[in-house]
Amino acid sequence: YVCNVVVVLSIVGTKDGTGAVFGRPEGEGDDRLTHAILSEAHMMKTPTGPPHNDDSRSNEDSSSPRTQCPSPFSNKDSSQNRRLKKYENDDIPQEKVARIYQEELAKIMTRRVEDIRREGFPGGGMPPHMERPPEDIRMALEAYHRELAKIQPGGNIPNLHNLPAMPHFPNLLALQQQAMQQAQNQQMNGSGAVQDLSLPKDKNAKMNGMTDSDKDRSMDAEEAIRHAGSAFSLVRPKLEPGQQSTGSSASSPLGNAILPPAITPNEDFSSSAAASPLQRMASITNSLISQPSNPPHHPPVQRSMKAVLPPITQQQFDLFNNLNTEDIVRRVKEALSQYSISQRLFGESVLGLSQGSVSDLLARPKPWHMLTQKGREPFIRMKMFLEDDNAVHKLVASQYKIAPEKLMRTGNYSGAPACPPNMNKPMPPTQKMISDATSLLSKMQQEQLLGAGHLGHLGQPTPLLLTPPGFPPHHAVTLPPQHHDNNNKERKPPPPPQPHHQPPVMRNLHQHISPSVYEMAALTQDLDTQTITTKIKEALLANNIGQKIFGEAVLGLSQGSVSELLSKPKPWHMLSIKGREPFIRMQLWLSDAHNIDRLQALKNERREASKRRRSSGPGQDNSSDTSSNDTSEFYHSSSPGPNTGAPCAKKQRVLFSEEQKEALRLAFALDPYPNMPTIEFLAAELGLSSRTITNWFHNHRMRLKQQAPHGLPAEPPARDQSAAPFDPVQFRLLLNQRLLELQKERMGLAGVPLPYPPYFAANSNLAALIGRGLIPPEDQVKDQSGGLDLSMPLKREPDGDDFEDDDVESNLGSEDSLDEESKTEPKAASTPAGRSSRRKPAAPQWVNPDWQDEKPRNPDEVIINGVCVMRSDDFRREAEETVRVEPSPVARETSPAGTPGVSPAPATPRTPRTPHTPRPSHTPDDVIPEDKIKAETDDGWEY
DNA sequence: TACCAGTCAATAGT
DNA sequence: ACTATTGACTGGTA
Repeated sequence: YVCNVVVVLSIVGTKDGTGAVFGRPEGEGDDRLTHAILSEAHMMKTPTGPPHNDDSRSNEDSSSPRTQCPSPFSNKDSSQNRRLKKYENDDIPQEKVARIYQEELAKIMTRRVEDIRREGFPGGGMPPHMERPPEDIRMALEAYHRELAKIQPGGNIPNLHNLPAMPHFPNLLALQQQAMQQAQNQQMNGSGAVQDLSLPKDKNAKMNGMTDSDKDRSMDAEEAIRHAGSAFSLVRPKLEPGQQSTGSSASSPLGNAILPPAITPNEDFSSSAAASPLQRMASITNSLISQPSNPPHHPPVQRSMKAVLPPITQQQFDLFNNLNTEDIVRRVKEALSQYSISQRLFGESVLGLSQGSVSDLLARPKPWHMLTQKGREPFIRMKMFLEDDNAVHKLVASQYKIAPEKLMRTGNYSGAPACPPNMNKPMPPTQKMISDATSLLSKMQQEQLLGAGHLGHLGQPTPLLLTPPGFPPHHAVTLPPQHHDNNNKERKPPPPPQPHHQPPVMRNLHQHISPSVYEMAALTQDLDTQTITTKIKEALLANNIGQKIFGEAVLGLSQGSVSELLSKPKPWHMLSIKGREPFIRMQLWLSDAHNIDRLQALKNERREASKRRRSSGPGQDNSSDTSSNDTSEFYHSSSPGPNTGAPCAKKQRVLFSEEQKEALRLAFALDPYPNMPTIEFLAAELGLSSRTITNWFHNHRMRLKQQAPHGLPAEPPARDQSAAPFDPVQFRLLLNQRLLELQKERMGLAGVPLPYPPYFAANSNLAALIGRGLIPPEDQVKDQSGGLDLSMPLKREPDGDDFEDDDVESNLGSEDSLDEESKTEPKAASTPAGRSSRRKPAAPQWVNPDWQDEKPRNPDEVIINGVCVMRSDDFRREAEETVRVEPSPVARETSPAGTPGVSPAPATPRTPRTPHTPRPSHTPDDVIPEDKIKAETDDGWEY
């Protein structure tokens, strides 16, 4: 079994490159500036240790308006402030500043190279490569990067390619790398000039500097593993020693364990893919994991960006004198899609073009003969990219912040025959290894884990184990890493009162974390997500393990996310690589013999921790706890700044009233893709912000789509061009109707007359008025919320089969109104009159094995999103009649001014939105299986 | 700029 | 103490 999995493929790591010289003018920089920069670099050092991993990040953030919540206690602040001060240099022209930075950087790099050369690093004992540049240098580099980013977000600086505002500084990094490589690499071939995929991103720089070297340095297999995470650990949030004790840390131990072979329960995983993907995956894994110190660095190539990318040589042009651009593009798209490589990364790294250009190129490749010499370049580069087997790996590596070197080191394994465990490798004996590929995977994970588990204080995993009832412990993989734990720690506690959603740090971490998992996700052809989640659920249930702990320890996700994942797993092919990760982790977890034990242990640990805390007294333990307090602290804290406190306080979620929801649903039915005016209208009408409305629509579309897989509901929020533009009047009418309905239902069901049917009366009244065109909507009474009186909170009935959300859809498509009507009525009929049926009670959706079979439905068969079956005609008619009365503001935009009464909406041409294919390429997302469509037709609604 | 995917995290419900 | 729901975000694409 294992053998199958094992990979024999070896990925050859050498990339060639020309050691281009990136020489930059020694330029004389402005001393003042230089000083400032360097000194800042020093300051960057955090008191506690290495620079925050998120340093650069926060930095970038600083440029954005977000720094509202100055957390008094976050150490970040200080640095941030410092940075801000930096702007003192504003008086200097940006270009100049940029140039200075670059020059300084170049100088440093050059020096570095020279040093290296001088010292010579024949590859003696220590890996010569990657010598960590002195801290100073590293910091200086960081500072440069940072500053450059600030200065030229737009990339107006001549020599530099556009720097994405964020963390990428490919060019600089490339430079940096180049310098090093130059020194180190002896082998280079001048060919591959073009692609330089290795450019790491900002963070990588750090990693390269430290991580890698660290790793290499220690390098004995074990060490490697232990520190393996190094790369990752660096990135990891630093925990204060004290904090660790908090239960969470426990997770780390979970990480390492190796299991017996057998990777997957599903054939897919192993067998089917045996040939390519898996093998490749394994090889990648191998390369990722094992690598001891060899510097195998790929060639020095390194050109980084556009400006830096070396022009294509005549030879190359000659070589490719007639490329099939279409084909190239197709293949490139496949590759990008399969590995989830962003266009931006690809463009900047490989083509030297911006994301937009890449998009354009990939979407509409011109035929070769139509291209100019210059226009052909990108295609040549793409061609070369395609021909370079390592290119993808490098890109992936950089994408996930894996030091490219790691990916590159492959040769080693090549020879290893499959079955026989590559044990010979420098594998870490640490654990009993199973065998080859599998083990490799596990190792990787361990690596990650360990790394993650900062210090693995909890190192020792837990022994005993009960195999979860439902499944056999076969599969040999290791527990998926759980670095997130750390994250959690970080995030929950008090640290950063960053008002934002997620502390940037976390996000970054995420990214750095699981290369192998990503690889697997990218290379795995198919995985039965449903089966996996089912097993997981069984296991958790049987062992009384909560989603929260599982999510944090195993998946690195929050409880809510886990809940969604488990209850509504999307089919594999619908998932992007990122979205697949959790499933891979689950799969790995399932194959971990000690999975449950570990969690159980963790659980106990946490329990005790909290107990301890509690008993220890409210005194100061404070924060550590997973929740609460932040808020309370706030209130109590005498923090003077009223503003300070408020913003940071837990943000309160907007809660829609039943009426508002109903209104939104209705609006959605009328038009799932409302335009701005409509959104604004709704916002005003419902007393919500536009942003909120937008979010709701988006969430609703996505969520509807999610349930689609089960065969019934959800219609694809396909954009229907023919649909009538959103008509406020109609909306109001329908809404009133709907609310009335609800009212009745409620009363009927409950048998409890509402004491005051406020909106009822009010609205119906309104409706009547509006209907008659007596009152311009604007004049209508608006409650505080600003629009229809929807404020009255209705309690929703707990009725069993209630139909929630999506029920409202129906067709209001104007043009086809007639047809629709006929269609709709015959509910079950073949017509896809988009009605959503009441959602089945709560059929465990995750159990629908059918998804895989679903077929994309013909795009043309768009379901019209109408509002129920209501004789739309009648209403429409009414609406039409009243159109003239339309509220001017909204109406103007929404309806063709000239043709008020014309029902069939002369439809404002709506931007056709081509269903775009989700990352995982093969799956067009807006597609819905036919059967589902039909199913939907029926519904109990009647308007 | 508008939209999609994935998530988080506050809430609601058991 | 959990799980489910859901408004809001971040990052990526066309």
